[in-house]
Amino acid sequence: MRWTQALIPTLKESPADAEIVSHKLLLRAGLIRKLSGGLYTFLPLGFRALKKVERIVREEMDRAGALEVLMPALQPPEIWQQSGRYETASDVFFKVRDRSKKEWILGPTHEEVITTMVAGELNSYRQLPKNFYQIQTKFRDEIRPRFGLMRAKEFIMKDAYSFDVSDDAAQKSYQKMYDAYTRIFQRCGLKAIPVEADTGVMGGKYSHEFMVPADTGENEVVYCDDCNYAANIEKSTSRHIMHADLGKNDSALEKFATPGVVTIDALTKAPYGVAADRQIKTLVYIVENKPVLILLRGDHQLNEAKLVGTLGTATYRAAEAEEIFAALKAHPGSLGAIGVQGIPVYADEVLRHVTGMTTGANEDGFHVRNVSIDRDIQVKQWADLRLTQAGESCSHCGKPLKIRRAIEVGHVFKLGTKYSVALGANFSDEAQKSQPAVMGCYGIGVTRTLQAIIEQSNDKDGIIWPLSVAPYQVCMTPLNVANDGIVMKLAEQIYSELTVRGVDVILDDRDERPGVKFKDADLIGFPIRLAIGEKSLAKGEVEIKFRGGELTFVKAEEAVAKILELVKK
RNA sequence: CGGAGCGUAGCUCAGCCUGGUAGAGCACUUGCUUUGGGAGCAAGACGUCGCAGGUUCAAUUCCUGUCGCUCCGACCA
Repeated sequence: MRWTQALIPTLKESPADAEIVSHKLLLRAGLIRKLSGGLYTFLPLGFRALKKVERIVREEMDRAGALEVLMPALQPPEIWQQSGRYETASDVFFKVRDRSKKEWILGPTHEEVITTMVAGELNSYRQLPKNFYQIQTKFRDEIRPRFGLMRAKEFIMKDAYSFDVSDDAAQKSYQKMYDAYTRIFQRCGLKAIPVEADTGVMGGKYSHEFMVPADTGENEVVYCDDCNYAANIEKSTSRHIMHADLGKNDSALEKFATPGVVTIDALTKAPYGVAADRQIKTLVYIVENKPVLILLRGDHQLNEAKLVGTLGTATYRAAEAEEIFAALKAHPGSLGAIGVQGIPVYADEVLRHVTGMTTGANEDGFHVRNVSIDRDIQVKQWADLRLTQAGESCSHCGKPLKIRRAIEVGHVFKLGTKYSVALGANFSDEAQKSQPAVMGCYGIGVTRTLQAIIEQSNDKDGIIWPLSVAPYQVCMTPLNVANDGIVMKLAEQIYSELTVRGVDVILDDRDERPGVKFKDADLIGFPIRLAIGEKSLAKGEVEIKFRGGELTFVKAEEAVAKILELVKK
């Protein structure tokens, strides 16, 4: 490609609506342009990089034995009603109506479609296992699209769905995808780490997310350097050894006045001096229209993902002030679970057997000390409910846990039979018995992966593309483009030789000053730059430079061979 | 949806408080000079000041509404 024939609108300044470095660079390097919030056009250079990521994904999926298909983006709502997700997933739907006012859904994901297809086409255990995938645009009415391609209303996803005869077989399919994902991200030049994950609205029981560490990521990953434990904070656990540390306190309950004290923090101060980890925090939630109490240690936070798992429903919300008063006859800040009747109490594991705690008295302006939870509070269910905090002990090896932010680029799930049962994806086993297929589903955010690569690989001058996904691998920079000049003659000759040999090369034939060309090449981040200028050419040499690396000089006649060698690596 | 901020030239922004002539830099066009890390000079072109209503002799500026965008929270590849 000749630069003058391409469209590469680089920007010197960052557009005002880009916040994070990868978004700024996508715009500045002329890879994408915004149409509207969460909707982007891929310009020629951005589209080339995207296609390269897609190609890697496709090659690895094929290699793992998955079969590529293409499903409709437009879906009938009936299959969502059948799977039971029409209500639970409706917040993310973009809905459209046809001329007869019938409603359709722009697909946010395709479990329902693929399972419907499989229900019709796969009948025997002899046909399993099967894994189908597609690379396609998904539509999600995100609450808040942001950071360019990171969270968009419309994005390209690779989604795959496996069908197996048994849990054991499904586990093998899962492992294949897990391994394929590891290779995909490696080939994209990404450091992506698999972490244990919550299954969320997708349903299912077992899952890993592939996370790219980045301060701008929207997820938090809890990890242990010593034993390699890593999990999404929503899923993560830590050791809970509270009661053993504290000794026993059998003293009788004692109510005391705490006028104006409505926060954990205020109670830690004089004259009360109750450490946060000796307080019991009482939260009131409305779960399926009924109040529920949740008890946590004072210095802990509720992990709502775990709450959903414990309650077995996602229909919950924090209670309003009036609802709290109606239930407990006190306001937030003075709440407690002692003697509470008729309201189920869920308590965090950390509080098991604790004594000598302080909690609200359900009377504004009063707290109660010497609380022994086993003696004084009727707990309906103990569960791991708290958000893991950095420094807590790893539940596997006991070493301190760390937390860091990350971008989720892939997610693999074991789904079980939820969808196959609901949508009739059954097969006959050897005994001619009808069985639901055991499913797995596997997603990669292709457009997000592209941006994650940039987020992870850049410097002050711009993007640093890995060779595998760069829009062009080689950028030729002749410093004088006069047609009859020695520089351009050589450039044309090398360019045509490289092109003939299939090298992915762009020739910067613009009549610009060298500084402009170098700045643009660095900004876009072509991995290899071949500069041809009179200075070096006087010594019969051209210049090869890796993005971010050292300048090296090569004899002009060896340039093609050298580039071919570098590109092959 | 709750909270915060911003809409003026293709881009980055000033002007608005204190109403009266639409501005800078970059980009663009032409010419000359320059030519190894975002050149200089000169000339030029480019605006429904987001939209609607109100106040006023007069609104980019004040008021109301509305739409859009960005950030923080819930959602997720």
